[in-house]
Formats: sequence, structure tokens, C-alpha cells
Amino acid sequence: MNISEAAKSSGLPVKTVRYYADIGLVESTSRSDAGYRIYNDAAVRRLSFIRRARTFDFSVAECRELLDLYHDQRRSSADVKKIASKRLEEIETKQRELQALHDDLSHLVKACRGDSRPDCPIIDFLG
Amino acid sequence: MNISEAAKSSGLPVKTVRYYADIGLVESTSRSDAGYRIYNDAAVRRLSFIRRARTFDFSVAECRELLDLYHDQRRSSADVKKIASKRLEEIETKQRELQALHDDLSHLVKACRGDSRPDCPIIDFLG
DNA sequence: CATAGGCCTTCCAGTAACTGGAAGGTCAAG
DNA sequence: CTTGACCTTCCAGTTACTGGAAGGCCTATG
Repeated sequence: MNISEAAKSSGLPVKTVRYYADIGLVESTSRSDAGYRIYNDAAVRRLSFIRRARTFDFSVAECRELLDLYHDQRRSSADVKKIASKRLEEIETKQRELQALHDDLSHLVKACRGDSRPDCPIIDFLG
Repeated sequence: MNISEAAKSSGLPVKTVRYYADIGLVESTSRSDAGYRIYNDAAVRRLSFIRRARTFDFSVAECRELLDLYHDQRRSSADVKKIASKRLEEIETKQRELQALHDDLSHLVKACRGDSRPDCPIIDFLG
């Protein structure tokens, strides 16, 4: 498989596949005589794994850890759970922050008449 | 006021105040003979305004727009409300995404025993 | 066989909003 | 006069890509 086929199979943009190779996250299986990257099924599975992990907002560094565990037959599920739980806590923190943000801002937006006059509770609050 | 005093009054780090000056968001009122930045109260108010707007996750570009409106006596509250409403919609979109993420990931974390064995629903799902 | 287009390569720059650090000038106190 | 805390500018790094330029490769068609 060349890079565009691997990209299509894994659901990632070509540029991203190349980027993951550059940072040593998923390197191509080999190179053709012309220097083209060649990917096998296992490499494509790793790319897909990362794409899915990224939709869960795992950082690339976390993806690297998860990928190591993915390939480690002697892994403990506790190690995996630890990473996922940390991510989950971060998500929950972000959710609380967003909720507070949302409450405050929606309150201000509701209070603003949104007409042609200059007086505005949003500006008043910020200023 | 020199930069560290302006930073303290506005609640921003010195580095950030200098950065805002560099990008022309809030420039210093003047310079001392030695070239030190000098800020007056109005500049500090602008810095505070931006700090507050940033806590609402307004981008620096949006802060620039809001700052213009803040100073525009002929502004319409509709213009301000428009920017804030856009931001609010983005927050709501992000909230829905985070909720979906949270549901999926918490489901997986709950299903993972987190013991010393290698079998793990999180890895199974990603792989 | 030439050429067109659609691949592929590398490398460089840019994104957002800072943050850290180095090298060097300034200022006030002791 | 020296020390230490300021200040200055400039450069690099952060995250995870993305866009683009310059140039090589491959295949099909005229």
C-alpha cells in the first residue's frame, strides 16, 4: 500500500500520515525503489488506532503510550485504565469550566437587547 | 506605571502584556527615557477588559473587535451581542462534543476491570 | 516516444496565544 | 561600586497538524 491507500484505509489525511511517520509514531513498513512509503496492514491498524484515540482527545503523547500498551501482550488493563481515567478527569474538568462559561455568557447574552443603542450588559460586564 | 505594575493591576503576566503590545492589541501609553514601557489607567483598563474576555474564551481577534466596540460610543448592542452569541454557539457545540466523548470514554473505563491481566475493553475498542 | 496528470518526495512556513530563556541595558539601595 | 531586581529585544519552543513550493516518478494516451 502506498501512502494514499494507507491514508484512505485508516481514515487519516495523507499529510497526517506523513507527519506521524516524521515524529516516529507510525513509521512506514518500508520504502519502494523510488523512495515511496509502503504500509502493510499492521501499520494501517496502528494508524486507525491512533485516529480513534485522537477522536477521544488523547494527545499524541498519550496515543504513543496507548500504542505501546496495545502491542504489549504483558500489559495490565490497569495501566490502560489509568491513562483513560486521567483523560476522563480532564474531560470532566473541561466540562465544568465550559458549563460555568456557558452559564455566565448566556446570562449576559439574554440580558442584552441587541438593538441599535450602545448600552450593553456584555460590555458593561467586561469593562 | 511600568510594565510589572500594569501587569499586576490587570491580572496578566508581564510576558502577556508585552505580547499584547507586540501584536498591537494594547500598546503602552508611552516609553520612559530608558525605553521602559509606561501604562496609564486607561491602558490598564483595556488589559483587564481583555483578560476578562479571554476567560470567556473569546479569541484575541474577537477581543480586538470587542475592544473596538468598547471604545465606540456609537456602537449598537446588536454588534456586541452578535459576537457573544457566536461564541456561545461555539461553546454549546464544544459541550455536545465533550458530552459524547465523556459518555463513550466513561462507558469504556467502567467496563475495564483495571487489574493485572492484559484484556481490556478500552484497547479492544481502539484496536 | 513524448507528454500530461496525478501521484510521490522533502523542506519550509504558518497556525494560536503565549511562554521560556539568553544577552544586555537600567535603576535603587546599601 | 556592586548587587539584585527590574527592564529591553530577539529567538525558539509549544500542539498537532496544514498548505505550499520545487522537483522526481508512474501510467495512460496520442
